[in-house]
Amino acid sequence: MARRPRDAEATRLQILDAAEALFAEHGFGSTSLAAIARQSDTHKSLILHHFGSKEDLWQAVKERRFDSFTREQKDMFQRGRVTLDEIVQTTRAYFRLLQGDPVLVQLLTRAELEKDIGCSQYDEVRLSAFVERLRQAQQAGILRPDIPPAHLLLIIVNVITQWFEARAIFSTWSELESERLDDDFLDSFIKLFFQGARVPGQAGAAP
Amino acid sequence: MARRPRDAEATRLQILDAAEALFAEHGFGSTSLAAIARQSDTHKSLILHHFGSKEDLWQAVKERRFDSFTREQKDMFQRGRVTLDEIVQTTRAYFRLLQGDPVLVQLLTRAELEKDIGCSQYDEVRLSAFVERLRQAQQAGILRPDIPPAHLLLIIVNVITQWFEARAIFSTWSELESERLDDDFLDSFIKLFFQGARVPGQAGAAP
DNA sequence: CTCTATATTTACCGAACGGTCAGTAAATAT
DNA sequence: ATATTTACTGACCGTTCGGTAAATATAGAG
Repeated sequence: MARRPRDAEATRLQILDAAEALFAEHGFGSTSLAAIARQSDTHKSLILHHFGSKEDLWQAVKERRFDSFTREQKDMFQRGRVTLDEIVQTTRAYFRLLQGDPVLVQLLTRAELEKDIGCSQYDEVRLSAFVERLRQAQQAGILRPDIPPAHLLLIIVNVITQWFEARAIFSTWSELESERLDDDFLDSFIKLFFQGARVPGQAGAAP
Repeated sequence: MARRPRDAEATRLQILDAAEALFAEHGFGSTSLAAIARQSDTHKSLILHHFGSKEDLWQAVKERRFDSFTREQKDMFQRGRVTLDEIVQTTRAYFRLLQGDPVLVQLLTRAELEKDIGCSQYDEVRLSAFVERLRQAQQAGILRPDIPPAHLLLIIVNVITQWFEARAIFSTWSELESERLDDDFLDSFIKLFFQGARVPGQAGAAP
């Protein structure tokens, strides 16, 4: 059998790519080293040579992805001035980011389920810039000041994250038939987030 | 060694309970029949005798839990009149339900990750009653009519679900230090959902 | 009391698991 | 030219995997 070209970096990448796809799709426990070797067109021993153990490989997969995710998001969250419109645009950008990267969503979910502590540090780093901008928007009188900015952030992030986590499930609902499934929901959420669900001036005690 | 009492139903229950806990905590692939036998104080062969296969056991675990979850929720969503306050109460009740049942949240998440189609049918059944009440609230002029009721529902459910899915992660944030972590967030969300994030009468084009 | 159905137990299976290891070959340093 | 390092290979290890078959015990029906 023809030998692999001797290129450690390329091999590591092939393995990481294959492992990421399989771990995201089937989960850690349901993914075997043999399957990763097959998909990456390498060898089981090569995986262990480069990454030490299956557990360490999983860690490496998460780190690579969350690193780049964190970087992208810090950039995204720091762009623009502090105006209502810019905040809407940032929300849209976050939506687009997850929309275009289903594997990332799966990986995030699996990391959450494992209560991966390292993951929580990433989260604080990547989101703190947005929290800060929301706080500034409150000080500028653009957003209501009586909700902690971290809560505002979490409402945005939670709605969007859960939308893509569970999309496969409610995309079959008859209620939601639409060719703009994602976009319609995003528009609804933005409308609601900034303007609220109540009919203005309507009777009824403020909840 | 003392023999088990010959009680099929009790044995099935013991196995289901143990399997539910382990599957929720570690996932399907990372849970072995041996571990389930150990935790349920039965035998591996008993599991296969009563449930056929590991896959079938996982299915049985999900069905049992989602069945009762669906029933509870249909009740919850049909109670009360159609008023703003009742809708707030229902939202709070849903929050309390997930708050009191971390295993359920984990199980739901894992079912989502597997794109379990059966799970989506449960979802449509359990949530349709709430969608209907939201629609009535719109017709009664209580909620704004220009957002599809299914979207309103999904915003509520997504925020709450994701809050408990990822709680372990952002509960460590310095931003959120609080002894009423859950309750504070719920209050913020309800405020925002019904009143919006914008300062009323503020300049800036509606998004 | 006996028979029967089946819950429970033990023993066992082949396959697949994660991981080790000795050996080969290519690049790099000396 | 030679020594050292290291990417790579394939054979191999002990364990655990999900699942099967047969033996055993027991509750309930006749």
